Amino acid sequence: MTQTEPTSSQQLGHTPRRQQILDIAADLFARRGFHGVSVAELGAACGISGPALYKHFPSKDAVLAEMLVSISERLLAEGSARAEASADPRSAIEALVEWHIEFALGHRALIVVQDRDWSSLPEDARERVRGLQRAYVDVWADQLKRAHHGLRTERAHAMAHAAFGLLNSTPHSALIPDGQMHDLLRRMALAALLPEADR
Amino acid sequence: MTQTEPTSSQQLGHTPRRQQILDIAADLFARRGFHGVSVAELGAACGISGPALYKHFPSKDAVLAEMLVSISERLLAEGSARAEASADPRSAIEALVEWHIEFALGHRALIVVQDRDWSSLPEDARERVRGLQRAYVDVWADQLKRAHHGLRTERAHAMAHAAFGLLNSTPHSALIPDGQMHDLLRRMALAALLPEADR
DNA sequence: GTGTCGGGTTAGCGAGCGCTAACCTACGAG
DNA sequence: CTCGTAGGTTAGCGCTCGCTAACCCGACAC
Repeated sequence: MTQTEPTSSQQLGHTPRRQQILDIAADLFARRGFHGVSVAELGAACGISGPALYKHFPSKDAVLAEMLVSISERLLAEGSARAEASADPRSAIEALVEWHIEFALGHRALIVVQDRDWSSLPEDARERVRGLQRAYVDVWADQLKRAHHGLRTERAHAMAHAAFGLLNSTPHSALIPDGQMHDLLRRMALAALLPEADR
Repeated sequence: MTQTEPTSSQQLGHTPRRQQILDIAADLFARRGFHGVSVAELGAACGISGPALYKHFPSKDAVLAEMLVSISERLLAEGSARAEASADPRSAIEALVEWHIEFALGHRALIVVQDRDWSSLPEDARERVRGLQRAYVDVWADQLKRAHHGLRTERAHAMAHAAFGLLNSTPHSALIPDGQMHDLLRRMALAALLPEADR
C-alpha cells in the first residue's frame, strides 16, 4: 500500500529520483535538522524545484518516515541474521558490533537523523520505528544476557543503548580514517560489553 | 553586558523567572526540538504567555544560547578541576567519568538539547560552545594520552567522543534506577577507556 | 501622592512554511 | 496520429512563526 505498485518488474529502475531525494534529504536533515530544511531547499538540492517533490512523496513527513523506517528495518534484519548465524554469545556480540560499525560508518547521516529527528515522525511511522528499534535492542540484549549470566533484562537493554551511543558517536568525530575508527570502536565496544573473563 | 545588573547582591532572587524559563525550555527543547517549540508554547509552560519572554531574553535563540554556553562552561570548569586534582592519569580518567555521569544523569534534558540543537545556535554562540567543547575534549584526550603510551592525539579525541556517546546514552534509557545506571555506565566507560593492563 | 519601572497583557506585522492548483511538456502505447 | 501519463513548472493559499508595538498595572522611592 505504501509502495506505488508491486508489479513483476519491481520498483527498480523507474525511481532513481526517489532514491536521490532520500539520499540528499538524509544529508540535509543531518546537517540542519528536519525542521531546518524546507521542501524548496530539498527540491533545489535535487536539481528540481519545490513542489515537484510531491510527485514522488505524499508529504515532507513521508520522506522522513520512509528514510527512518527503512534503516530501522535494515539494522534489525541484518543484525538478527548475523546474531543467529553465530555459534556462541561472544561471537554473536562481536558480529553485532561489527555490523553496527559497518552501518554507522557507511551511513553517518542516517545515524544522525535517526536519533535527532525521530520525534518529528508522524504518529504511525514513529510507532513503527519504535517497534523495530525495540526489536533490534532485544537482539542485542538477548546475546548480552547469554554472555553475562544473571544479567537482568533492563540492565541488558541499558547496556545495548550505551553501546549504540558509543558506536553512533562516529559522525561527531571524523578525524581519523574509517579503517582506524572501525578498529577503535570495535575495541572499545567489546571491552565495554564482554565480561572481563572473556577478554 | 548580558547580565541585567552586576550589583553587590548578585543576581540571585531577582530572576527566578529567568531561571524558570531556562529550565522549562530545556525540558521542552529536549522533547520536541528547538524548532518544534514555539515561543507561545514556551511562555505558556512558564505560566506567562508568548511575548512576555522578551522581557527576559532578547530572542528565542538567546535562550538556547545561554543554556548551551552555560552547560559547556560548567562541564569544562568542573572537568578540568577534577582532572588537575588527580594524582595519576588513571584516577583522572576515573574522576572525569564520574563527573560526566553525575552531570548527564542530573541534567538529561540538557544533554539531549546539547547535541541535538547545537546547530540551531546563532553563529557567535555556536563558535563559543564549540570552543568550550573542544577544550573539554582536550582535557579528556590529555589524560588518555598519558594513560596509553603512544596514543596519537586524533585517536585520543575519537576515544573521548566515543566515551561521551556512551555516557550520554543515558537519556534514551531510563529503565533502571539512577544508582544502577551510574554504576553500569562507570564500568562500561572505564573498560572502554583504560588500558587492559590497568583493569 | 505621584513617577518610574519591572514585568505582564493583546493586537498584529512580515516572512517563511507545507502544500495545492493549474498548467506544460516529452514520450511510449494503441 | 492521438492521447494518457510521468514528471516537471509557477502562482498562490492558509497558517504558523518570531518578534514588535502599544498599552496596563502594582510596587516602591521620594
